[in-house]
This record gives sequence, C-alpha cells and structure tokens, in this order.
Amino acid sequence: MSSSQPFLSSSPSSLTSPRRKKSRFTYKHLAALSQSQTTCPLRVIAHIDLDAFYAQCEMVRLGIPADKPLAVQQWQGLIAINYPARKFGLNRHITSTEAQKLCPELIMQHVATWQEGDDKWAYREDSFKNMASQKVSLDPYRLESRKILATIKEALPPAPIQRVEKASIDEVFLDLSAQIHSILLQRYPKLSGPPPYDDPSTPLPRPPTTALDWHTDALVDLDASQTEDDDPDWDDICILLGSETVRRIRETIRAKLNYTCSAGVARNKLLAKLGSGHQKPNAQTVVRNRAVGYFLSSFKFTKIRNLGGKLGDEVVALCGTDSVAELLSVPLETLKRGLGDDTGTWVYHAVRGEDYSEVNPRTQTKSMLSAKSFRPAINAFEVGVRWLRIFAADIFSRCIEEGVLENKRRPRTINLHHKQGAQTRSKSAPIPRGGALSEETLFELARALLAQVVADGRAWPCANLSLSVGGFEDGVVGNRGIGGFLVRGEEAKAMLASERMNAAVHGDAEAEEEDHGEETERPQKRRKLRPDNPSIANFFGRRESSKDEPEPEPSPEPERQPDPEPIHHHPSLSSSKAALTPVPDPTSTPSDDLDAALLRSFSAAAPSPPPSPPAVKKPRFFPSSSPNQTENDVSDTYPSSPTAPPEQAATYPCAQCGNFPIPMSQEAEHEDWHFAKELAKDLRAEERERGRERDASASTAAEDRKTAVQPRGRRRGRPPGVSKAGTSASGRTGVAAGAGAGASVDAGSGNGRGRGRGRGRPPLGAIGVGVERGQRRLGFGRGEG
DNA sequence: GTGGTGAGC
DNA sequence: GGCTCACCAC
Repeated sequence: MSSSQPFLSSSPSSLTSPRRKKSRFTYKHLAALSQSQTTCPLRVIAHIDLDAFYAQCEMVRLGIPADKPLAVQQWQGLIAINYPARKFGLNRHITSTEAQKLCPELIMQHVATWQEGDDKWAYREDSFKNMASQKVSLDPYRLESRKILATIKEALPPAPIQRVEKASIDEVFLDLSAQIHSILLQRYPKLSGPPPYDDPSTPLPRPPTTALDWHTDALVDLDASQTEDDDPDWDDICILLGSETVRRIRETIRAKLNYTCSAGVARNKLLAKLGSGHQKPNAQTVVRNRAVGYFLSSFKFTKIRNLGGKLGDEVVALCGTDSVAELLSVPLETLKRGLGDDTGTWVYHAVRGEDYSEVNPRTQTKSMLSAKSFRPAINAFEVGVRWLRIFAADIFSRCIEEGVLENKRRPRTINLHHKQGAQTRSKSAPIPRGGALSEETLFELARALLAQVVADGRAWPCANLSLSVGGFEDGVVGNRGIGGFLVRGEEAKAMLASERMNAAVHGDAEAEEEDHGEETERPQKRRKLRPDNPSIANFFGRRESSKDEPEPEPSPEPERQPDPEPIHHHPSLSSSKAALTPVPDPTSTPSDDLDAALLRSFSAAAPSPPPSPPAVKKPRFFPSSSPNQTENDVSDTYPSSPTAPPEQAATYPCAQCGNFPIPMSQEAEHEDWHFAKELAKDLRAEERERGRERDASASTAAEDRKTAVQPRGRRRGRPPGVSKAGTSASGRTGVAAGAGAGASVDAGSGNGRGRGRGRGRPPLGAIGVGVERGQRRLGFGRGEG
C-alpha cells in the first residue's frame, strides 16, 4: 500500500542533482488554475465517495457500532453491504438467505417502502414478504445524501470558487483549482507578482524544497524505474494542497454526520475517480501527475469510467486486450477507425490518463423516477393505475422537497415507461404550466399515458412500470436563478424582474441556501492575503504546520442543519384497499376500463391555462473554459490585458465572501455576481412580504417545508459522449468505414471566454483536448456489429 | 418524443 | 436484480 517514501524527503536532489532553476509551469498556467480551466496542468480535482453508502445510512440511523456486519436488503436481494460484512464473503449478488448462512450475525435491514393507502414511505417489519404490494423508497438515503452534500459545501469557500458536482447519491466531484490557486498565492506570495516583463509564458520560480508533508496513505507509488531526481514542482504542491483540503472535508463529514468516505485527488475526473476506488473504506488516494502512468498501468481499461460497458467491450474486441498498458501501443488512427473519430480519440486519451471534462457545478435534480417491477407480470389497466397512484405520491412528495409548492422549481414533462418482455416503451407528455402542481395532476397525467400505452396495443403482460418527471426548471428567481453573474447590471435587473413577474406563490423565506447562500456574509476576519513582506526569504521559507489553512473554516454553523423530516402532507392516497397484485380476472379485457379511464384522464388532465412567461434561461457561472485549448495555447486564458497593471495576478479579499481571496482578474465578474445576488434577495424579500399578506393564515405546512429545504441535489452518471459534432456520420457503423468522418475536428476553435450566454456549449471540437463534456454518447454511432 | 447506454447502491 | 439518474442520438 501506498508510498513507502515521502517523495521529497528521500530526494537526493539537494545534494546531488543540480536543481533546475525554473519550474515546468508558467504564469499562464497559474492563471489558468485560478479559472479552473480544464486544460490547466496544475488542475486539482477530487472525487469523494461514501463507503457502502446505503449500509452506512442504516448504521447511522440505527446507531449500530461500526464493526457490526450489516447489509441493506431489497426484497430477497442485498443492495449494499458494509465492510465488516464483506469480510464474510458477502457481495451484492447473493440472496438474503445465503447471506444469513455465510454470516449468522449479519444485520439485514430492508429498505423503506411505500404501500398503497399510506401517504408516506416507512420502514416496515416484513417488507421482504410483501414485494407484491410495496415498492421501495430510497428517500432516506437521498435525505442523508443531501446533508452530506451540504456539509461538503459548507467546508468549501463560497460559490464562484466552490465547484461541486453531485455525481450520484453518494459521490461528488470537486474542482479545487480556484481554491488551490488562492492558497498558493497566499502561501507563496512570490507567485502573486506579475510575470517578468509581463510575459505570461515565463516559467514560474521553483517551489521551495522543504519537505512536503504527504500523508502516506494518500500517495500512489511511483514506478520503480522512476528516478527520484525530479524535484517537486508546482503540480505536486497543488495536488498536495488538494489532498489536505479533501482530508479536512472527510474529517468534517465524519465529525458532523459520522459517515466515512474514500477519496481520490488527481489532475482530472478520470484519475480522481479511479483514485477514490483505489483504497476503500475510509482512505484517500493521491495520484500525482508523475505517477499517472504507473498508476494506470495496473488497471484494466474497463475500470475507467465509461469503459465499463459496451464501449469497453468494443475496445477489447477491436484491440484484443483489456489492459491499459497494451492499449497504449494502439495507434490513434486505429482507434478512430474502429470506434469513430470522437470515441476513438476519447479512448486514446483516456488510457493515458488525460481527461478534460469539467466539473459541472450542479447539485440539483433534473428528473425523478418511481418504478416497480412485477414478478408475475400484471395484466390489467386498473392494477397499473393503482401503482400509478403510488408513483405519483412518491414523486410528488419529492417534488415538494424540490420546492414545487413554493414555485421554486417545477418539472416540465412527465414520462411513463413500461416493459413488456424485453421491450421497453415510453410515453411522455408536457405537464400543464398553469396552476399549482398537485399529486392529483401527476396521477391523472400518468393514467392518461398508461391509457395510451394500452391503446397502442402491446401493454400486457407488463413486467415493469415507471413514472418519471423531468425537465425541471426554475420558477422564481433565487438560488440558481441568478446565474445573473455573467449578466451585467441592467441586463441582470431585467432578467430578474421578469422572473419576478413569473413568480406565483413564494412564501418561502430564506430559500437562499442552494449554491451561494448564506455564507456570503460570514463575519470573519480572514484578512491579509499576502504577508507584509513578500520577500524571497518568505517565498522559500516553509510555512509552519500546514495547519493555518487559508481556506475558510467550515463556517460557525448556524443551526441550519437540514431537517431530515420529509414532508408528507399531501393528499394521501385514498385507501382503496384493493390488492395491487392480483389479476384475478384476466378475461375481463381492460378495454372497458380503458374507455372510462381515457375519458376521465383526458378531462382531468387537459386544462391548459394561460401560458406563463418563458422561463428565463440562465447563463453559466463561468464561461465553461474551453477545453479546446491546449497547454500551448493558453494565451487568452491569461487574465491580464496587454496593459494590465502589475497586480493582475494577485487577489483581493472579497468582503462579502468572508474576505476570501478572489483573483483580481475576476473582480468584475465577481462583483456582478454579488450585485445580482443582492438584487435577487431584495426581490425575494418583496415576494415574501406579499406572500405574507396573502396568506396570513398560512398553515404550518409551509413552515415544515421551509426547514426541509436544503441544498439538494441528486445527480447522476456521467457518460462521456464525445462531442456531438462529429461522431462520424451519425450512425456510421463501419468499423472499416474509414473515411467520411473526418470533419468535426476543430469545431471548437472559437473558444470560450466571453461567449456569454446563449447556448453555451462550445462546439468542443470533438477532438483531443476537446473531448469531454460533449462526450456523452461515446458508445453510440457504431452499428450493432 | 422515444429509446438506449452507463454507472452505482 | 431492482431501482435510480444523467445524457445522448435519432
């Protein structure tokens, strides 16, 4: 495990090898770091992954000692197994009965479930016996996930600096670049100066040589053949600082919520993710740039994100190997020919540890789904409809948590998926924008969709049914609504005002939380960005214990702990005590019911009131740095204009951000952001006032809701999907189909910096550096063969 | 709007 | 395997 030697202390550099005078990195790289540019070689990305998450949730909820074996049960299966239990050989693919045999003392906790007639999910004694009449609820885990996310956010600097992407219910990516940049300037003041002759391509001075305090459990070994003569450079320092930050966050999560997690720190998401899985429970792994090759060579490439499925299989088929090392010798051209230009290029880079995808600072849900598989398939419309009631209740209760009642967010579409044999089909419909969204509305829409499916013919026997809502859009300004950041004064004002008009109900007060809430006015005294005498001595002088972190501490914690209590005051399902499963009478064709259902559904769901103003489309916070830039082409990433004053590379303490150091180069944008935020706050205050007058008698329900509102987010997956641009002629199959697919390559030359709003999404040249965000659909485009 | 892929507990 | 969630392409 882990490094045997702190790489520096054993470095003979100071004795033998002549120290290089200059860093491999330049001032422009430093500037790129401050902007979290995806191509910056100093970039610091972290991936944090909760250990056996569902199992831990149950441990915490039930107060079970950490060393007890526990598994989370779902019907007869196990969906999460804690580490003590894994020692008994338990894995996710065995049944609960087998598990009990292997480990008699195993605690098996069934997931919470919904049951017809109840208006809320609950933990029930005998769920595993009632698979036919219940459906699982993962709400308890979502709520815990939300708390953890909030804790992570609180432990980081405020919004623009903080970049958190919720990757799943138990994983997040952090782009620590901007934060590390600030720490760097603070800790090594010499870096704050302008580059000599104002030339950004000037190499940086070398970092100090004093021992870097690597924690041994966090370091990936170097290749044995690798000599130790390379002095540490700034990338090592950056990663180290990132590791310290991550360690602190993990400690905070442990201290506050009692969850353990693993983490990876590296230069990109691909490596960070691989790192977090490297040592599992409760450990973190650092992958220094210099260790990337060796680190990767120990993996099968099918372990790399997005290569775990069909795409990975295709690569194996194409190249006859599943090893990273062997794939390195496969020429780019071969991969392109076999996989398509974009996908081939992505794979080529991926196995080299190159990944320029950005950390998308999002934490909110985009869709939610409620589903049920039917053991004996169901055969009647009415049975399906009863499940739809439960789905609607489930989804609606989650919508409430998303703030639909306050009109903060609201789903635009509703979807019904169903499975018949191997065939899955779906129907969708827009959700009327008019009045308040209700459980009943969802239900009626769902029923209408099911009716369509039935009308189409092939619905029965139905083995799976699921209802989902998606296309969430922001209602009232606030939270994420004020992406106004990039929007300058007047424009922001207009935008916000229009959103205000759009607002219907909005009693909710400090629904401020979300991404940049609260911490804005942290009365603290983080001052001094740069020591008083940034002397050379200072620069090389090692800072004492890495203890006086420049980062803001996890704010004093006003009692805004998320309220885990879910809300459940929606009109409950009328307890039609009819059984859900039985289809006693398969002969009674559902057609009669169907006609009636259709009529009811359509009459109930049709109303389509006056359209509200179009939702305001908000721009991203930062122009997503164009991934098209290469290290050699960072010219426009350097913040300084030709005439920029010397202080350009420095930072200033933003009083509104607890004096957190903000790069001078971002001052304008940052100020705009505060402006928009303030404006939004005012507008909300007005709304609140109005709301208060309106329903002076507002019941407690609203209050409950209010406390439950938390930074939320569910987020998921990440397929790559090379830029859409070129994926060779769409479907072009041909492994051999050679030509034709060329173009697409440079699509993204107009890189981004100013591109402002509009559809963002720089074309992202499919290629090379560009590969990323467009990425998705990697595995597509090729025909089946 | 519909269907498919990928990933995680 | 069951249940989620995101994103992509047509």
